[in-house]
Amino acid sequence: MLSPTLPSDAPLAFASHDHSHCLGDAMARAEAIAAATGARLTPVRRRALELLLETHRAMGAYEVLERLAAEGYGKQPPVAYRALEFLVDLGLVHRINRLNAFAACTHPGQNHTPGFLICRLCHLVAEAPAARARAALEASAAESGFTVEFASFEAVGLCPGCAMSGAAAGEAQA
Amino acid sequence: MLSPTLPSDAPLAFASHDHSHCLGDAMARAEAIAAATGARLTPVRRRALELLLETHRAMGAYEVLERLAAEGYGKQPPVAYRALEFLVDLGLVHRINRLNAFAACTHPGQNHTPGFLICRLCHLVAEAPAARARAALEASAAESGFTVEFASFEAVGLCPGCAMSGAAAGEAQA
DNA sequence: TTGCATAATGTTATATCATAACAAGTCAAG
DNA sequence: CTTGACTTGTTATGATATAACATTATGCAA
Repeated sequence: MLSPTLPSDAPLAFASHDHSHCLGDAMARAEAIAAATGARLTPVRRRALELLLETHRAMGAYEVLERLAAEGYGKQPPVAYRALEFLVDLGLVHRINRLNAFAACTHPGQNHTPGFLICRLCHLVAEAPAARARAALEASAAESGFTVEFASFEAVGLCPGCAMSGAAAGEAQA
Repeated sequence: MLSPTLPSDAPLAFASHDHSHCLGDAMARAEAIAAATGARLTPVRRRALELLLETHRAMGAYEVLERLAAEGYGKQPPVAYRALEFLVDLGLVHRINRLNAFAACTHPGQNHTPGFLICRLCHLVAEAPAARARAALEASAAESGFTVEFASFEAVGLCPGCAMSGAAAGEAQA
């Protein structure tokens, strides 16, 4: 479980935490989810997930591909795109449209509506609960008769760490 | 002004309206905004905006380029990307990340936080007010110390028209 | 009016992101 | 052990986006 000082759905990325635990935990949950749905978490797919879990950043498909290729897997784009698509379908990875990139889900299994908080300085990406934002958007949409089936929430700004050093450094851009 | 039966910030795209008026109105506001900021709404830029205003859909940069090139403007990608960037910077056009495409702003000048409602059948894009959604996301972000500077809200679903015909047609996909 | 500085437009070339189509290997069910 | 579904790999191409530079237009000061 998470640190008792944080709510269970708080964004992990910006908080200090036992990352090896966080990683192992996520892998375990991934295994469980894959098993439950009958999907096969093969070596490439597992490795792609591990790569994304190693950082709390978003990685481009070609960045993932490079790492996979270096470890002996296929060297062509579909190798990465297919693994990522599989993981996204299973809800283990999210696609960050704004970045054309992918980030491991930090709350897999939990039925969540993620909002992504993207730090423009350190490029860390955290997931914040966005259920309220979704409800608000749905209400707004409903007023014009629109039915929301899928919604994405992406914010760019400063994480706590960079806000502090940024203030100190006179707000330099990345 | 808009039809008196709609709130002034209601999504236009899905409502029947006098589109030539809507277009002329938007162009007039664009002129005003450009003049006010000292920015030059040159022929290519103006034409690019008109093209986007002609539909309530999002257009890819290359689609815009094709139209511009056909009218005697430059034939290379930067021509379209630059005009679009200019319009985005002025707040006259929004970029829809999910679609890698651009849509004319239907409420230029108004200081708004737009949420985009993208119909997956007819591809119409409407802007819904998303101030509440933004407030909710900001609150959620603040809990982890993250400062939101820019937020995007994009929803995919069914517009009123397609919801009706879709229901009749047994929910066929686009 | 001329001449300068700035901004806008256009070009070529290249970078980056993504998928179609097909061949070959894997694996569990019958 | 064979069949059928799936997975992995390939080649080739498509789609989106930007860097770098030449040329032309514009606004403004002298």
